[in-house]
Amino acid sequence: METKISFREAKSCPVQFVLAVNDTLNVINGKWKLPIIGSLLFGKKRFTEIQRNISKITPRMLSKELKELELNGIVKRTVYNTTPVSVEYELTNSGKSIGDVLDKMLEWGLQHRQSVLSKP
Amino acid sequence: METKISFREAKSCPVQFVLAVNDTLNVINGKWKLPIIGSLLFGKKRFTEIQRNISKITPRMLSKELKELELNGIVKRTVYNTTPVSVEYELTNSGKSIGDVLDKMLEWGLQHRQSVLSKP
DNA sequence: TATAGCGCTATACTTTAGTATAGAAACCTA
DNA sequence: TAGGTTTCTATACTAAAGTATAGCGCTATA
Repeated sequence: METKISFREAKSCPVQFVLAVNDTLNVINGKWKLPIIGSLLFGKKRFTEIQRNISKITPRMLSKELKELELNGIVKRTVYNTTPVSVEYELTNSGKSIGDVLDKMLEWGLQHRQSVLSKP
Repeated sequence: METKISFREAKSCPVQFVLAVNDTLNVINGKWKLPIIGSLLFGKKRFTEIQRNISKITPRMLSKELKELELNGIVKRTVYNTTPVSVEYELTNSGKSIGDVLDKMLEWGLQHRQSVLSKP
């Protein structure tokens, strides 16, 4: 079974293209993933720090989203047995590398906003 | 009022960063936007052509998503008064330029999948 | 005259995502 | 011993996204 697909293969096959781009989208989808990743791009953080960083997120959502991000290999969770226990979250290498993708999206977002504003 | 924000400004301000990246995400969010854009990256298409391209999309969804994409300045809709009327959809310049963003996402998606598979 | 294709819209429904609120288990401090 | 901090979990709810199904107005073709 062939699992490794090259960029060129994926780009020329609409199905593979959509699947691979969706992989990326799924990692950052939902209301809170982006703020969480954004917060962790500035360094490792503890649960409550992230919570304070992102006003209005409920602990239920933060916990749920962090779990998903961990499952997807974007975030690494480390428990220290201090008292009370402290937990640190940080981006994996994959997590850090998504920064480049976000930069591209940032760039396009700004550009697109300009082009929409200039011709209404 | 200052509306134009530079890449550097946005990158250094978490709030602006998340906002601008979200602009981009909103354009491609939902289950069907990506397949639709993907389909139009290969050239202009008619309603039924897109529908046939994307198996399982209902006309309700296709119509709704195309409207949103048009509103967001990604897709241009042209009506020809043939009989019966024919309608063509194509990507705007902004729509085409999102291709670069998708390529980045494709690249990361493939890379990430490899890194997840290699260390389970 | 019946059937089929085009480009949709309408209505009703189900599923998924997100919110609100409360509280538990562990320990520390006052 | 009461109250606070940390890192969550449980339950119940609302809102948003998506699906299923039917049909309309038009016209060309059989």
